[in-house]
Amino acid sequence: MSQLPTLRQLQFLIALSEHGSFSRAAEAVFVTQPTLSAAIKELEMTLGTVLVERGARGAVLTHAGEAVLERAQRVMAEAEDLVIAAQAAGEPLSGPFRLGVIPTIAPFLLPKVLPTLRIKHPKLEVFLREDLTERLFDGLRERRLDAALVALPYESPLIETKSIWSDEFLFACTPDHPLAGSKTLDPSRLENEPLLLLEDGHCLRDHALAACSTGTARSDFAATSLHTLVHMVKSGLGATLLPRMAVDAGLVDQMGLEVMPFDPPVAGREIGVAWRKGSARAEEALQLGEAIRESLTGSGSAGEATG
Amino acid sequence: MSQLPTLRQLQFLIALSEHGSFSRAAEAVFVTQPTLSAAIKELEMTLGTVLVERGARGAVLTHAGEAVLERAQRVMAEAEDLVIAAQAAGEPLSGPFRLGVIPTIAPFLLPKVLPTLRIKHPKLEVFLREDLTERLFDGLRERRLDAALVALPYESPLIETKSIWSDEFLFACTPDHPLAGSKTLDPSRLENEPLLLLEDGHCLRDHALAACSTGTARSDFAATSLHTLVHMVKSGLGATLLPRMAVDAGLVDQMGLEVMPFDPPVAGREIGVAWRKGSARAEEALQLGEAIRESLTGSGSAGEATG
DNA sequence: GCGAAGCCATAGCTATTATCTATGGCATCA
DNA sequence: TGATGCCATAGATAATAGCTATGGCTTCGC
Repeated sequence: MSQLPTLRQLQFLIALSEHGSFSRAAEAVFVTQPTLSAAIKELEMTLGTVLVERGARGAVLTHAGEAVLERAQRVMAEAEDLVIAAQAAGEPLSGPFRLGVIPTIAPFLLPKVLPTLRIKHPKLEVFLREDLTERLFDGLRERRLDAALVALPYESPLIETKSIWSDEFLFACTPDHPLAGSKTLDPSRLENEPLLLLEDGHCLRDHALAACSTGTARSDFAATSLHTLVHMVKSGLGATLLPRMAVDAGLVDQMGLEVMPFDPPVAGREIGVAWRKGSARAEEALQLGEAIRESLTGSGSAGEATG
Repeated sequence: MSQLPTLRQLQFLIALSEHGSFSRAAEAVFVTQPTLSAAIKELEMTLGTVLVERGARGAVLTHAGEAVLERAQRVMAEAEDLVIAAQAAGEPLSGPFRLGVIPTIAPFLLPKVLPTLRIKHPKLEVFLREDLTERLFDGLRERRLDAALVALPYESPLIETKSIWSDEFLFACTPDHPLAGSKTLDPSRLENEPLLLLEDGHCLRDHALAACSTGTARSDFAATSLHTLVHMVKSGLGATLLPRMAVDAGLVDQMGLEVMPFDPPVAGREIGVAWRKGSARAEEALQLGEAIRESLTGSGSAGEATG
């Protein structure tokens, strides 16, 4: 087998391509120009190909250089992943962990979960980012996030998910609403009932609509958050569906609204954890999901994971 | 950023996992046991994790070790690919090249193409493997092949293809066949005509059936090669479709068979080149396809690529 | 039990090589 | 036509990858 290049050499090549000059690239990787020069030469030697065109005004990669660069970047990324995976495997749920959460989960789940997490995994440093599912998934794919808490199902390429919690939908309306007063509610009674929902982009909107296929969304009003949504309900603009998690967290306390569950089979959404396929922290993402489930069960809320 | 491990260290770890003992692994990579021992220790140091459980009867990877191993293998494979890609980019179409060809193409295309290829790319060493499409694609995926010549369309995961040639189908029958004697043939006249075809697994069988949707395959007889197929036609067992490439190569010479083209739009199959997605020699596979197309055009045969 | 054998770790030395400083040649540009 | 900026080369040095020799620790077989 032919001799392999060094990760160091690949790193140098990447720096060279980024800075377009031996001297500046050398500076960027904290070595002197002759060092980088020699390393690139050595790399060209082991590969048997000229990778760089040296000119008086800097260096440009040859065609072969571009081809090697592309793969070098992959190799380096994989190697860095390996380091992260090793640390994660050696001591799971420790160190910085970038977690994305959708806005219809974050304000209700996190206050309950983070304190427990802090106690159980004191070395874990959770960096939170709140955003819509698709943007969180972009973050996972681009390695800006390690995991995300989202509502399932939500298919997306290169993303893997695992459900950790079932979040039941509750019907919320003003006391003078025709459906007010009942203990439980049959979804069919929502027929032609105009529902207030979150604005487009929030997956809760779609899941709520899917949960009661008979209901229709009011197209003239949409809320930007669950908090504004309940205020709109209170002002008499219509009824809505709320996740039990939000209600349990006190979303409608002292609002004077009627809140009632649906008849079984209960409609709802799955809350799950998501990670990039092949991520170095995939295992940790699963463990985090498990930890969150446990912390929810421990504090005695409703819900049960399915898969 | 944390320090990266060395490719050498990863190679040692892989050897260690394969041999289950420091001493034997060291032997396998041609270093002494203390060298490998120190390297693994250094690797554990940079990763901050114990990767190996040392016992009196050998060494076993820890959980973290297994996780790292998996990624180490990926990194090494990528690095080796980089070397190959560099050589390929530096001097395309040179060195050993493992080419798969399906049986209905190989005997007719290769005698025409290989001599030209040898002249145009004298440093290229083509290693041929003849097999059915699916097995060739397996070979591509498992990196046992660099490219394959197959009939398209043929979808398969992780495989990319490019058409290089159109191979028209011709109708072949005995002189006493009802359809014998015509200059060209309308496909609809094959209705209820029992056709002799290759046995299952040959894509030519499927493509021929697709080409004349009206014809039906004789289910009691199937041939194992185009040569036996024409002999079966000659013995009066039925008519068949043959690729023009095979006819041009003399498949039915001195057989006393009638061979006629179809009316336009002419039915046929696309011959193309296939390679593994992301292969280090993807570019060369394309160039090889181009070279084959040129060599076919140069020798003045029929056909034209579409894309 | 008690050597023998096998395994890994350590110590000390050596060869290699990665890197540095100093310098030279060669373009480009004011 | 210097001045400037760029890369290559030379020589010295520090870092390290590798080797030999050896020791401690199990695990067998007797």
